[in-house]
Amino acid sequence: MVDNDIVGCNWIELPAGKYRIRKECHMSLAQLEVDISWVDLINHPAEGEWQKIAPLRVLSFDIECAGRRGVFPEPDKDPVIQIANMVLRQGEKDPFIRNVFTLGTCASIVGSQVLCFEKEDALLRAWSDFVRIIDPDIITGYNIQNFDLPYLINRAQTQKVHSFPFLGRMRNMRSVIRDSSFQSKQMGRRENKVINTEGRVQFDLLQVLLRDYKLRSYTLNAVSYHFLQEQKEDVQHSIITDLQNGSEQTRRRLAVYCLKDAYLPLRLLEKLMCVINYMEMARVTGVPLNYLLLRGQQIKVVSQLLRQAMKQNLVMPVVKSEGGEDYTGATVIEPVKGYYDVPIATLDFSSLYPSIMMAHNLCYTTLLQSGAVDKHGLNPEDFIKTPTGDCFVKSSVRKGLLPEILENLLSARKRAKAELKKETDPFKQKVLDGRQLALKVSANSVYGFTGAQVGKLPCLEISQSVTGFGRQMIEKTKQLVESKYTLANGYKADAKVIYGDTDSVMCKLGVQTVSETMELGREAAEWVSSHFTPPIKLEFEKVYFPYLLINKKRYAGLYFSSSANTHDKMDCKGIETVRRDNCPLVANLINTCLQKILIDRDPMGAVEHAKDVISDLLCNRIDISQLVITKELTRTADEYAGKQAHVELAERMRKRDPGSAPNLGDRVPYVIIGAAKGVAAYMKSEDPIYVLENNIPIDTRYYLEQQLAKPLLRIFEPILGETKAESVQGEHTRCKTVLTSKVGGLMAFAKKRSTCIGCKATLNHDAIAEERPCFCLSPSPYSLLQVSHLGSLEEKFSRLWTQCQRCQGSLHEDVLCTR
DNA sequence: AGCTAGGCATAACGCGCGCCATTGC
DNA sequence: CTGCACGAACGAAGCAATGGCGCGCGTTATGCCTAGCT
Repeated sequence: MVDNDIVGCNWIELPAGKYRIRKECHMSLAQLEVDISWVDLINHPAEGEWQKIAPLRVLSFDIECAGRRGVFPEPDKDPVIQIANMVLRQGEKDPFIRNVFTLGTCASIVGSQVLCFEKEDALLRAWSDFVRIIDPDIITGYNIQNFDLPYLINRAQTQKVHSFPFLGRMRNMRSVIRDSSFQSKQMGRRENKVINTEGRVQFDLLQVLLRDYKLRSYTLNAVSYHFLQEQKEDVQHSIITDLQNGSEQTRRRLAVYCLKDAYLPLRLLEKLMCVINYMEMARVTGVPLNYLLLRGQQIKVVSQLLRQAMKQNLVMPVVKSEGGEDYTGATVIEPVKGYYDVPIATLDFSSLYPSIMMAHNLCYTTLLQSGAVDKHGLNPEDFIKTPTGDCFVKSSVRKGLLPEILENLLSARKRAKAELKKETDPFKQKVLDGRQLALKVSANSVYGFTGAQVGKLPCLEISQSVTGFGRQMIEKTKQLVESKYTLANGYKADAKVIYGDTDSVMCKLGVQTVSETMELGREAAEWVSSHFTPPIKLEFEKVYFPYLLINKKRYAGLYFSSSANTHDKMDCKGIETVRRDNCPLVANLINTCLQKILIDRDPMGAVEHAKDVISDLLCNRIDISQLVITKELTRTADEYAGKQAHVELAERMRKRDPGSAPNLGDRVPYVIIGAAKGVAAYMKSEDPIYVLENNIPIDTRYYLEQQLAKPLLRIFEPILGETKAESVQGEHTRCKTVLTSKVGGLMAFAKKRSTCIGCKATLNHDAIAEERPCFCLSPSPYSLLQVSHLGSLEEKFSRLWTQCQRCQGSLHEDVLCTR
């Protein structure tokens, strides 16, 4: 063992020789044996070319049970009717799926199967046999990890199907259910069930979506609508028994329903290119595929660090991690708020933190401990001092591991980008794009890893120095731009940095057209870059025109990048349109208003539209789905310090029905219902379904005053001016008082309000006797009177609608019309 | 005896603080 | 070899910032009672 003289406190060099792995490591390696074979296949293709591996077999399955969701039926009762259905995809036949899985594989639907047995134990036996026979590489479905698989294993246990829980590829390795809890700042706390299926990667689509996409709702229905613009039909568990006990036809219908639930995850997997992107990530970071769904960011960096350390014959030290105080992060330049009707250039440091670490050779192995300078008699030109006062040797003395990792990642990213440019096949383009994105993410999380104080190898000297350099650089950039681009230096106007966050500055350069701004922006970026150590580089990225700057981390603007003539998109950051904790009504309204203001340049039109929407709201013409607010349940009820609407509702729902209540980590949807004045908001939250079923009135005043008013004011004020914006508010208020008094008057007479199914307008009871109580085109408003039958009618309607949907051919399954 | 002002209690309101969810980079 | 009890270890990217909301606290408004004055 050689003491590492200059640097790297705990890093030791390993003399050549063979080493035995400690027993416990060996154990875990044995468990990972099959995963490692995956790594070999996926992670180490020959340089620069795609490796051909065997076609992947992907199994998607879903079960339906008549029991209440999540509640296991009593074991001694007659078997619940279950259908386990699966869709298997493999082979190379169907062009529809041809392009799904790359890396030399393609797949297609070759068979689908619905298992339907009289006896539950026979069903379970057949299912597990089926899995073993078709031998899938990847098992997918929706929430299979926490519901379907555990449910099946538990049922098998109850039904004494002893051959069942061997779902992996290792003989005699029993699949068991383990509870695990995963906590990270990124994802919050999640409680999961883990079932070992050695050699088969469980690729639960729900988990993928939770990690990669920020959605308002994660039900399969919402997700498939979001990505495929296609609804799935829900089968009420209450009617499953009837369908199963009915005729051939009804059973077939049930089977088709269920089959679709197995298809959807597959189609989503394909559309979102999950497998490809995850394989790219696994390749780049060198971790098994299933780690990407089961573990956090740290393991990826550790894996890369170990790879790099191995090359230099180093082993990684074990350090005790203890929580310390937070360190200072990045600077956000104080925004000069307002509406800018001139082009605003945005200059960005590309990969700021990775490039800082590379430029200054920041690494565990280059950090100089206090006193090391004297001890080793280093010359001042051998090391640098960071803004936080820490010292690191230059790469001429020793090159750090982290810069090397980052260099690999970024150069690989550059290669991927170059290949992307050469590639003509749009599908391969997407693959390469996924690859370069994965590399970027990996590069960024290296910095985060050094700052993770509850981690494997925290090193605040590095992370603090990185953010310190970053702070200096953004200040310097601002200063440079504002000092060069002035009237005095012969430019058209004094440039002004109006905003900046971490690695970007927004500059008002004073030129009037987008193309001039682009030109000047490019020049400025190049000039500023020359003041910094390579590979640090400031890049011109885009022009915003016009630009609405509301606050720190909150702005909107038209985004010009590819062309100076047409905008690429409307970019909204931090505003209600992109936030998930308000209702869609607010998001849509703000979005439309912004479009009218920024694209159509019609602020008064925006105001008119806002007024229309508000009057719709107050007249109850807004669909309830537009008023649903969702918030995540991030901890258990007793861990919350204060009272909150979604937490209180979750508790109330638990008392009502423990099976359907939201769990830890779920997003709780709710609406605010009417109540006496002065009642706190957390008392007024209610489950939207419950509201619909019981026809409970919505608190429209709350939605106007607490949801719409402030965001609207925020976007209108900078454009219309304070007084004008307030006058808009004034008109709204007048409008509101008139209308609410009307509604209030009605409510004094009737506690339950009737609403027209067609137009959702509130109906006066006297008016129902008239010929046309409301102004919609609904043919039979009198059906209102049969409120008690409404539920069954709606059910019939939804069934009919489903049939129609089928006849339209919007489903890929064969048409099932019982006419 | 009736009216009024003052004092006290309570409701109402505004404000600052901390918690929480969420986003930006 | 299996089952059980016990203990150790495992493992979790970062900070900056906004805005909504509950809650406590202080101030103000209101209402009621009573004493004093006419």
